[in-house]
Amino acid sequence: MKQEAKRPLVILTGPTAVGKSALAVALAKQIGGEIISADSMQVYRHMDIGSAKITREEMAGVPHYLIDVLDPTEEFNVVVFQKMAKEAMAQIYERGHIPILAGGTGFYIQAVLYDIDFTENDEDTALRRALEEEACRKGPAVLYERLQEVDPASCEKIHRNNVKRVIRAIEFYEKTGRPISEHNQEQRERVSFYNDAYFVLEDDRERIYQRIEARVDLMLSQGLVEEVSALRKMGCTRDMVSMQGLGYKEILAYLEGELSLEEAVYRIKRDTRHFAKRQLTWFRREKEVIWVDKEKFDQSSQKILFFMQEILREKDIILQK
RNA sequence: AGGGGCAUAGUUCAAAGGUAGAACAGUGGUCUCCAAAACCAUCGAUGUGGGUUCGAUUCCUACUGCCCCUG
Repeated sequence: MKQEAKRPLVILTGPTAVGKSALAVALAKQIGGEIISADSMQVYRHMDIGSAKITREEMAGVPHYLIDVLDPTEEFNVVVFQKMAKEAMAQIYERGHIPILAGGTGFYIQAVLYDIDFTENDEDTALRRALEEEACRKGPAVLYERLQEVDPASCEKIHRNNVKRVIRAIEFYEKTGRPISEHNQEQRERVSFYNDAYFVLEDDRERIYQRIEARVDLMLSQGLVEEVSALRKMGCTRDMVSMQGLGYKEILAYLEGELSLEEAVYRIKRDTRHFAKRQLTWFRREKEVIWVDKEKFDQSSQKILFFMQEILREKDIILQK
């Protein structure tokens, strides 16, 4: 059977606060694209300020998917994201448009781009919760030793302190009878499922950090505390995925009287800087990325857009002129 | 102006007449179902000039800077 041509996919990512959202809208307008948000917090309703969610006006008529589709009490993870993103893409293709995956969560982008297989597990999380509890009670070393018996290869890769990963590896083994190390090895060999252009927007580190600080200050003046306070009244608690977002967990702690506002703000800024750094580390590891350094384009989005379009033509993602 | 105190990493704080520790920041990395999460690694300092001493960053001294008190 003849292999069908790969479908086009534009990815636009980069560290938090570099200016992805605005650029994505501008690009979408020029190439007839529609935007799928690859962001673990903007999916949630009522979480606008802290997630730096794009506004209606900023969308400028460009369709956006995966924004405001879940309640903060609902669970969200890569698998859910992958499913929703694929659905959105199907719709976009049907209309003959180009999907633009825009957002800062590298893991989510990876899941879509390589069409990573997560289906070996059902959605039952009882085992995971039991393991978590066990780790709490008996200490993490016990679980690590158990993993050593069933999947020594994973033990070599996973640090013993990384309880989350150890638990996941055990869970995977228990549910499938195979070591996760084997599964990961297979998945790693995957190549892109699409005819894609993977843009990573970058800027001078110091500049990114300054923008982060300014943005956090802005969030506060826009009413971040009130937003979190309202979420709290809606019944949001810190164990929810949504409340682990930067800005949310700290303000929640402040509202519970555990932190001063000053300390909370300090932590939000610090942890957001750390986050931006980790994002960059992630993208450096991705092989096929196209780095777009704002400094090299004189901070001009016009120049950046021009450059991106050229690449898209080369790759036949948009028509040659 | 007089008296006292303090000067150690980017910051906050340890220690010591012989190898100066930590936390946080910074930097690099891991990641295939909590990823705005979790985890790992790593760079980096005794204010300046004299003196005592085998050896001073530590003791003495002058200078400089900062803080407190008195006027």
